[in-house]
Amino acid sequence: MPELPEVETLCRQLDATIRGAALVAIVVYDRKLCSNDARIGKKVLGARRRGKEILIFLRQGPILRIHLRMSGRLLWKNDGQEPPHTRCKFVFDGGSLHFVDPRRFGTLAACRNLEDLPAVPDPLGEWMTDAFIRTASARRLAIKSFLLDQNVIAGIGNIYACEILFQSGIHPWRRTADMTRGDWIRIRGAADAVLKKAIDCRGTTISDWTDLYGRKGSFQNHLRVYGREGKRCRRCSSSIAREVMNGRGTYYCPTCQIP
DNA sequence: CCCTATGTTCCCAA
DNA sequence: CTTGGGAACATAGG
Repeated sequence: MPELPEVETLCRQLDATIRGAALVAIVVYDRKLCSNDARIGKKVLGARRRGKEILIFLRQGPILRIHLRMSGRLLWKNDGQEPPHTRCKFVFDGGSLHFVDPRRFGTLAACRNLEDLPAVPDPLGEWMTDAFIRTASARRLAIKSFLLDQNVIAGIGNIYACEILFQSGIHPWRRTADMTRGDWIRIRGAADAVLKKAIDCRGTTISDWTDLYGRKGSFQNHLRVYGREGKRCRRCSSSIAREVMNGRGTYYCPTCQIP
């Protein structure tokens, strides 16, 4: 169930693996994903992340857009094996990229130009501008809901929102209108640190997420609050709380994170 | 049977 | 218009 660090990991590995290769065909097993097989015959220029979306650029061809949603994974295979729940595969001249997705929420789309896609700030870019703080402070929803809004800042999901807020010392239910400038700066620093560390760890494997080559990530060993309800806070020994916000499990330390 | 799940979108009510 | 709640999508696991 990938967020920014997992998608970034896949894109880096994908870029290293398929850049320069020819995409020969797309074989579709799940008609819900896409209706027809396709013969492509285009060379891959590269793969990049945009928010939580994976973009594959083809020379003189469309940009392929893959969104993994909840249970999607990408696996590189060159041993002819077909993993269970494969919805489609991208056949290259040196192997196949399998889109595996048990819950079938993932999507595959295509577009002509990068400019066709909405431009949304990325947490690893220069997003925390004065203009951003002014706009954000004019709103009054919970800071966690705000960080999860992909139209505002693209790539942060439920795990990393919880972790970033813990690292910032800010309560998930704090209203954006009540954030100080210092709070925003701490959010920026925490987002940078947490997301980069998670990328170094090749993501978080809680149940079955793996990278392009089937290896687990290791950021689960660094989680401070997510999934730790009732356990001791590693900073102050308080019991980590879990409450529901917008239908998502929300973990925080009632002592370290002030409302 | 119950509940939960790293995502997104839509409908509805306050 | 904004915000939040709930359901939907479809499946697996505890």
